[in-house]
Amino acid sequence: MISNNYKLTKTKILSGLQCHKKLWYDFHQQISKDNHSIHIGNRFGEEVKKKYQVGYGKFKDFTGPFDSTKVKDTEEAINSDNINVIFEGAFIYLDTLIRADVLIRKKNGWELLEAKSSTKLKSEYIEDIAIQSFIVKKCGVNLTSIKLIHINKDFIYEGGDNYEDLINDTNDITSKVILKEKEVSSYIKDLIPLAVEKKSPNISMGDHCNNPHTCDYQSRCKAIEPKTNITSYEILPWCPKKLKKYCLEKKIKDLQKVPTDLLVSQREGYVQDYHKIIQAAHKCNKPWFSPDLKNAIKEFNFPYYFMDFEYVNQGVPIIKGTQPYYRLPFQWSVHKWESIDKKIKPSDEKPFLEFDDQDIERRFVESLLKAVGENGTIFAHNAGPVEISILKKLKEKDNCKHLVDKIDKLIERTVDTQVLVGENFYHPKMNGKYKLKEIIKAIPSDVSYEEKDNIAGGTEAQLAWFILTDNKTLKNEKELQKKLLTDYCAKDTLALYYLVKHLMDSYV
DNA sequence: AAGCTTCTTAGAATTACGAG
DNA sequence: CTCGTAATTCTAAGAAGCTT
Repeated sequence: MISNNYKLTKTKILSGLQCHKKLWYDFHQQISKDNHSIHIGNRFGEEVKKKYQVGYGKFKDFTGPFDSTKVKDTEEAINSDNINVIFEGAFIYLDTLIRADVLIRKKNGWELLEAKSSTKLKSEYIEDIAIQSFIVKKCGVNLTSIKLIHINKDFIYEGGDNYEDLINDTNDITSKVILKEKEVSSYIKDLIPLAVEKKSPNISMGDHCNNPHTCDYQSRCKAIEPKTNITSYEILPWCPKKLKKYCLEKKIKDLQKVPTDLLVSQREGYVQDYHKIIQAAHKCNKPWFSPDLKNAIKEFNFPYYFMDFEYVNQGVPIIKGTQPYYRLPFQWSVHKWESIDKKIKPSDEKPFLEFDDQDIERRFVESLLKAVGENGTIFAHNAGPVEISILKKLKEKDNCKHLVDKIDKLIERTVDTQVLVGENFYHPKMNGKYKLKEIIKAIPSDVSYEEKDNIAGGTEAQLAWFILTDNKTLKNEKELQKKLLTDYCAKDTLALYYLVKHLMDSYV
């Protein structure tokens, strides 16, 4: 018996398993944000489809928005005697719709394959796939095996659209999934009532907000959280689990109520006892400067350069010689501060912004080297994991080998301002965060990240790259995205200037 | 989505020690 | 000397939190 009506989907069930309130919002006031992982997934999905379109016989592709004919057509394909592969087949059971990425006909039944654009099996996938297999089976399909398809991290793109080795489809998870299938019907029974529930469930924020997926409704939940004047111990960066446990047991929320001698966490890039310093700064509501800051500043040499990269994790690499999730730099911005009495200005070299030139990495470094000249301190925020590690990877590239010495010199001149701040500065307005966007809120500047319709962070810069390398994107949209990227990256380097200037001014 | 780095934790390996 | 148990130390894998 086939039904064409449904209330739930697999995605909605997963929402509900994470948080009932999230699902309630999905039902009643849904927002769906575009993000770069969706683009990675889509591009990987394309390659998966290409792979199974050859060598298996006839296939049917039901890709596209759901409509009621798809359930019937899927069933026909299953019952046919000549269709061997089905993409995006639709199945409904217990008011729940699922779409199966790939179904392959086997001797006595079908194999279900689910494509994920990660590089390995993750525990949450089992639940995800169990929902599908449960429903597919209940629709009368004999599923004989279940596999996960994921990205092979070691794949190197050699050009010519050859992605054969990108796809890893050797991960058989049949038995793991079967164990979970039993629970699916109770998930559905629990979650369906939320579709007609008038009021949103009363659930306060917590770890579930970002686990396993970042929830897009957090601003709504935050708005109705009870307001307090106290600063929670939870703002402490790298707050140790032990401390969390202790505070939970003692019912402590206020950072000031945490015994100071328990704040013992140490971390590279942060001053000794930085948790104690944070606590003290919030207690007296005053910024903290280390006594060593003066010496640190003495090490800097004019001209100062402020440097920022944007990179993209491609997922499916499109540049020859690159790997999945390899950090492909596609933009830099540099501001130059000649000397203390001069004004800050953009680098003489035009900022770099390219997307899919096969020689993008060489062009990126060559122009960057010109922009930062030979002398002077280069500042970059969180430079270690981003700018410096990207430059180190570039050194290994054939088309950049001739620049190795110059890249090394650049790296030597680079100062990580996140470490500089971590070791020397804290302001209560930073609220326990050391990212540039938080620090800038605490110091005088005319940089604001709060403007509407802007690129607000690195993930959105990555999204822009995907939009710009998508051949379906219209020209106007491309121009807009380029402008947004240019503004965003320059904003970061300018913010960097205000940060360094503030640290210097505090000692004049 | 990944990388990076530390912190946590489960399990293995080692040690200690009394009993047979 | 071996065995069983318990306590301790070591190690490796995973999680957490921060970045793009």
